[in-house]
Amino acid sequence: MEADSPMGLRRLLSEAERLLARTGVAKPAVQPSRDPRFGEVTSTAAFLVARELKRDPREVAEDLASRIDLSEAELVESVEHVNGYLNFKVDWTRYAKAILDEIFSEGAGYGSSGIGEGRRIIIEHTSVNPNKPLHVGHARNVCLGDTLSRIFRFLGYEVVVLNYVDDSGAQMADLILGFTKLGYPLEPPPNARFDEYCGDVVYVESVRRAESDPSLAEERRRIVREIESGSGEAFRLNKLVVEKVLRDQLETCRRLGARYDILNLESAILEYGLWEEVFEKLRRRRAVYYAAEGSKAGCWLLDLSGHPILSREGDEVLVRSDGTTTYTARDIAYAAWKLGGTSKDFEYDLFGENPDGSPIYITSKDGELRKPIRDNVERVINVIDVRQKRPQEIVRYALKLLGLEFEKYIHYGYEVVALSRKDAKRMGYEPEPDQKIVHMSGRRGLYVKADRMLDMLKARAGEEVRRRHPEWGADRVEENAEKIAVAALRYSLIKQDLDKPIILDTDEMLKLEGDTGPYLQYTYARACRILEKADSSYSTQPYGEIGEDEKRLLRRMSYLPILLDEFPSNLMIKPLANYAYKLASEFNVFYEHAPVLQAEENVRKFRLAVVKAFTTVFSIVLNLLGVPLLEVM
RNA sequence: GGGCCCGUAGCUCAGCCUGGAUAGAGUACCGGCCUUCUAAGCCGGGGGUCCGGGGUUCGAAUCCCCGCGGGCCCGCCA
Repeated sequence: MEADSPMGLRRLLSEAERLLARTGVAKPAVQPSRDPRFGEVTSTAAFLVARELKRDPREVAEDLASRIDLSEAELVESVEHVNGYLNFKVDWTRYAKAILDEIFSEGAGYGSSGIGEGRRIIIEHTSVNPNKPLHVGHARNVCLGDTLSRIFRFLGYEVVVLNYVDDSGAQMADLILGFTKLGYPLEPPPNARFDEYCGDVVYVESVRRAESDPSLAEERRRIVREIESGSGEAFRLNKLVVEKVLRDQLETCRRLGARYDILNLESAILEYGLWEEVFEKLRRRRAVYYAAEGSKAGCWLLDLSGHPILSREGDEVLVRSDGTTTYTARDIAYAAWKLGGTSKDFEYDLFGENPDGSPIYITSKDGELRKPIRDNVERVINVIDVRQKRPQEIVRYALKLLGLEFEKYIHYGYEVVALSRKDAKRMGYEPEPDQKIVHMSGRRGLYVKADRMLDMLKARAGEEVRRRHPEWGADRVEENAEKIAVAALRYSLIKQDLDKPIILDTDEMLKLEGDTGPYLQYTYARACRILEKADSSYSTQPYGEIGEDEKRLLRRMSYLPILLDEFPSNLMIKPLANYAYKLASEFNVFYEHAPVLQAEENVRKFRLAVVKAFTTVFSIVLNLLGVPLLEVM
């Protein structure tokens, strides 16, 4: 076989398809079997043919099976027909070798088709207002966005990660009010982080006071205007506070394993006049209109009448009667920029560095750096929770009205993270009797901070690490516990369906057993220990009968390339998390039932190859999921 | 009122996009397995009207329609 063609499951699938095609079947309909009893791959072609010819599927299957010529088959050993299904069984000695050889020849690139070479993807995620620390809901956003970015990169895409920082909204004014009028010092209390101090204390208190004190509310409005004006005490103070909070927030993101390329400040969109340019285009295209009368008199509105669904709810205000722009307006300008729909591009300053050494840029009025990213963009993916679905659709429709490639603009929506009754009560909130979940709220200070969650997980993991490795020093314990905590949180936030809210139950999450990130890490560590204790000689040539546990593992490993091939079209992360769990689970069964180091030499060499292939495949998967690898646990 | 989403084991969820053979995990509960590669593991057990009803199909948890229950969105907030 040719060295650069697939050798595992994909080769088997195409071989089965070819065999069927030679019998004259139009649609071979070959798929991996759901049960090994049905062979390795199965075809339902007989059902399709039977429908056409109005015959019994079982007869058709029998007929097809008898006409399949296996004389030139490489992997397929026999074809059986059962109840209309065609089950292909393989020569496992050759198939196992083919799977292992493919893994070893591809190495760390196993599973990547390289389909993204020369293509660029823009991913925006995180985008937390810089007035508070990240809570666990934000962490879901970060982990999803970062995982998308990891997978695309693995497939060869150039990925540009953006983080949108809304540094000029009313939420900033609330915070600044606390510093200027309520007497809060700029320095947080000892041992407190600045973002937590801002979010937990100053912001919450400021919101509460402004609700009951009209003069403070008036001062807050004044601060909003001053921040947007681009000068004055509030503007300067805000700039300072934004940067401090942002640096703390990014520390949390770094802890979670996320990386960024560009931080886009909302104020830059104003400073660069992006909105004015986009507004002018919208006017020329008659996509917006001025309301002379009615409840929206004095406003500029986006005409939604051409949209099948949005039109039912009335047009969208972009410019208020006082001349200020709405959030939607600025979001449209930003989205247009992403798609190359503005003539101006940002300039940047260096803000910091990712753990991999790559730079993080931040937009700046008189920046010295340029980073043109808008050419040759295949897709723009925006990770934003589902509550923004309608606003995002409005933005997308505006892009269409602007004549931009709105099909490329994708809202990657996901459900929120909410508190369980138990956790809400712990935080001093009293749920209604029939209330099952409690939504987090930054304004009320009702949220579980991402760092706090990580710290709890780390403390729990630390207990286990100390118990298992009493000889380890504090540093090593801490380092391991941190990685375990990150694995636990990341995995729990990405393994679940995007369409389902995650109800945070901290007690459950602190159990580091079962379908969890630490289970994956533990499995990897077990495999590493075998390799560490073994001599280095292994062989992909099976010896004797291959056990069912080995077959299951090999089957699963051979499936990764197919799984990743599907990713660019469905953007689903969950199947990969699911895959990781199943692969780990199958390795553990193998581990318990098939001794490696104790086995007779020829068997040992083959099993070592299986273990080595497993660590190769599994480390790829864990890296894609952002689950830190631990060689000892 | 309009739009979107969810409903599968006591609990938390896979499977649904792309229909396929006896519907799977974790957890909880009960019972086994550490002189042999790490027990954060493995093995066994009980536990199901796949929300209900129609339809399409050789075949429906999966696709379509109608209900029921729950969540979210629909501001000159961001």
